Amino acid sequence: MASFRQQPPCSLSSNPPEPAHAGSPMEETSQSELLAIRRRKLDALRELGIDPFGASFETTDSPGALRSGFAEGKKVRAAGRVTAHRNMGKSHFFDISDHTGRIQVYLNSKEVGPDAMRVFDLVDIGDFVGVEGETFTTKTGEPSIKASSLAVLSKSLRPLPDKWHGVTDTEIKYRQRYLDLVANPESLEMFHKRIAVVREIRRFLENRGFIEVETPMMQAVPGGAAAQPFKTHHNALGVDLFLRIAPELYLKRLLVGGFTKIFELNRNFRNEGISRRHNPEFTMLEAYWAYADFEKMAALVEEMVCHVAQAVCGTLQIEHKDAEGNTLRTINLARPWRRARYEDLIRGIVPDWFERTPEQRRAWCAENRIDAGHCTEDFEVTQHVFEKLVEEKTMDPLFVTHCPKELVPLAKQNAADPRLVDVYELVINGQEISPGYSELNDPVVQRARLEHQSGGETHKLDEDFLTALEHGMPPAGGIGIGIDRLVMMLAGAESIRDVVLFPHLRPRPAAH
RNA sequence: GGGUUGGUAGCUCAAUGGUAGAGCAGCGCCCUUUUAAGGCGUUGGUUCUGGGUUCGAGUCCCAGCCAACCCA
Repeated sequence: MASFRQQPPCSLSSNPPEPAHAGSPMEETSQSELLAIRRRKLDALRELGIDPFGASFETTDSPGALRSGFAEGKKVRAAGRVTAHRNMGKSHFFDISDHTGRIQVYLNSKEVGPDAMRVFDLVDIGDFVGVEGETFTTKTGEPSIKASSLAVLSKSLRPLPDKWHGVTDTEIKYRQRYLDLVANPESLEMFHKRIAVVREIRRFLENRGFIEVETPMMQAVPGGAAAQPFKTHHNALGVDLFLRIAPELYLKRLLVGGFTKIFELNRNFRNEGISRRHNPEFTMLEAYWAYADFEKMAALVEEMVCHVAQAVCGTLQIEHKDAEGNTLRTINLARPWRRARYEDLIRGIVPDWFERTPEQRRAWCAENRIDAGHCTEDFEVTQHVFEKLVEEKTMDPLFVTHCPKELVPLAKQNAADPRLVDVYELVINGQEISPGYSELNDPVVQRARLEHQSGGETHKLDEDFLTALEHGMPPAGGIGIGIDRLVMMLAGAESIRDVVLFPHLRPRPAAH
């Protein structure tokens, strides 16, 4: 854009002194030269007596609000990043943007005068500016602000990515998310959706009398799930601590302490693989409801997800589209959600599965190209078949009930069938989104299960938790919901990295 | 951890083993209602890194780094 030129040395001759290097040739625009040009403009602004990293600026409206609730002839003040510039000679149009959207600013060199134009000539795409002026609509119908004054609020020393193509390089998208947010509106929209999901979950639970609590993220004994923890160290205490893999055991202590409806919505950490569906830190909702059971929790989750979908997406029919806009799948969240017993779902694949011997089951897997080689126990073979042939193919919500107790060792045993536990596993979008339990509150059974799970390593036993249970925990329903996966489902993201602002990547030495 | 694909200008992308290009951004000029503004001109490269093959490598081979996807 021709107007974003450096101060021409001759035109400034009667004005404040030029920057020492303002007249240097600019025939190069490699990265270093692009940076040098902007630094020269920075110096030139200072020569004009302007602080390029200005002070506070009172605004009346955000760019997005000005545009969506546009009113003609209003005196306004707005600030934002310059994201586009169209120069018509003496008329300049530029957009200022923030997370709320963009608004066009019209600047006429005759009207604002030569001093303001000298400043404006030093403004680049990427700079933060504040404008004051009156709203009007242009010939082409664009809501605009006719600027009467312009303030440089922050000079950008690096060029923004291409405004039309945005950023496609995943390294930049994920490592420099701020550029993704500035350059790719669909990314910004994705995170607005995520923010709305989290907000609506809190609103829903609080409206039903649940209280949000905060429990330790650093734990001496990482419990509540089966996963590898991250290890850290407390210097003053001289003890190793672990980042939590789940808040469960602390939330249950709060049930012991008399809370009846609580939730925690925050990060868990698992020191395991990174993939399309796994980030080492992920956001989890856990909620506990005293005197309830897993059936009540299932109803709660069903209501909650529908509330969130309606509030965030405006519909219960969630469409997932590919890059070309073709619909990949539609997820129907309309209630009531399907419920099915675990064994019935397996029988739906292989009718006589449970009549077969373990060897015959493995043989079936081999014949049907289900790789069960890593499974050591027979129930794991069954579970693998479940994951591959039921879970991954289930798009609409499905509550899987009556799961075998081997799969969920911390849940309460079913009263009618001791092989089963009172839990549900909610599957949507081919992924397990949420488990719900009738929580185990028998301290003797709990101790036996935890001892078995720890494999005799007593340091992995959370004795303090067991002591708490011995003081008495009310029967309760509990749920967990993987928020990242829920957002993926609602927003149609194919990778968890697209719904986590700063996903973990392999650290890379800074390139600059 | 294994396999596949990719890494070229600030960004988005080209380039049979034979002089590394385009659009946008940048820089210079023209233009008083544009919106991917337009017109004319112009700059910009350690082709991810390190080896090798070749008269000659962005391109072929080997190793490494990073990423995406698939598998475990």
